[in-house]
Amino acid sequence: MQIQDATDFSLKYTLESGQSFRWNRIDDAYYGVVEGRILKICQVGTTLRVESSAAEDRTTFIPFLQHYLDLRRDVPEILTEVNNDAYMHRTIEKLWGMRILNQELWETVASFILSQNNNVSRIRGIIHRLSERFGEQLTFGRYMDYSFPSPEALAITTEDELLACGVGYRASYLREAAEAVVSGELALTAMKEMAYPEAKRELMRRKGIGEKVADCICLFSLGHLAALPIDVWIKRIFETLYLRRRATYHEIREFAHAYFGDRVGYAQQYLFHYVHECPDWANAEHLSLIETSAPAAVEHRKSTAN
DNA sequence: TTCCAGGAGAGAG
DNA sequence: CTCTCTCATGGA
Repeated sequence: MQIQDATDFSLKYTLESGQSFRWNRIDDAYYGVVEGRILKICQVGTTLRVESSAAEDRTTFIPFLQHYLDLRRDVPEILTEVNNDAYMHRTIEKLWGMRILNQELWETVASFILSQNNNVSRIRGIIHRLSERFGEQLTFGRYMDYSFPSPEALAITTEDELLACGVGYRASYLREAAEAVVSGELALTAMKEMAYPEAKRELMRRKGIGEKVADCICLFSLGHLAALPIDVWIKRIFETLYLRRRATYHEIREFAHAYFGDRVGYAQQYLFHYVHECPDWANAEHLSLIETSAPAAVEHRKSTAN
């Protein structure tokens, strides 16, 4: 199946920017597990060639893909809105077409519970082992993978089984979240109807979900573009490039929302992925090499805010 | 060997 | 409210 009009879209940056932990690139194609089937996606220009391990009905599959990849959103308009300074200009130029996925809610909740105090490659390994152990096997040609474990499957595991997958001290967080979904105490379907503040507050009632993980779930699954996950990288970027001093999470949040507006989540994702592609970028010694209009832009925004 | 990673909970002040 | 300590794990 094909999607012909994927304009202003980059499959590579969308799938490699740390939002999803389930995609693998083999040659020029991406293989991943999405909601119980293996997908193979290949981008040539503005055309996406998509194959599925399942029998798909075109009338539902195409809209499903468009939603998952956020293809129907006017991303150029958002990027124009957040293109406030030379730093953002550089990230947008480099990562043009990167979009924020709309991923399945339970998988996103569980994945980002596992993400705390952890790194992307380890998170990917843990999720793979959990899926191998508690998910269902899927095949597509020679490619094999496993569906993400259901809440029911994870709710009845033992701590030792989870530890064997490498989840570490997050084992109880994961299992308790799964139990809460099974019992209905954590109502995922209802959460999809909630506004951002309500959804975030509900998520943060769970042990192991703090403000940052809740924002990741709100942004990467629920489509709340006002969500701003502040991890150590984003904190470093705002302290180094924008505020130019040590700052609390609260100060960064206040500044970023005022500076980038109500779709700050997109700006955040461009900054996050850019600094991973260019690790020296936010270092103080490199800062002098890219001296730009950013501080002036900050002052301008402040002075015109009122 | 120590440090770090898409942090959060618990306790102290 | 902010600071600090701890948590399991593996790669650098």
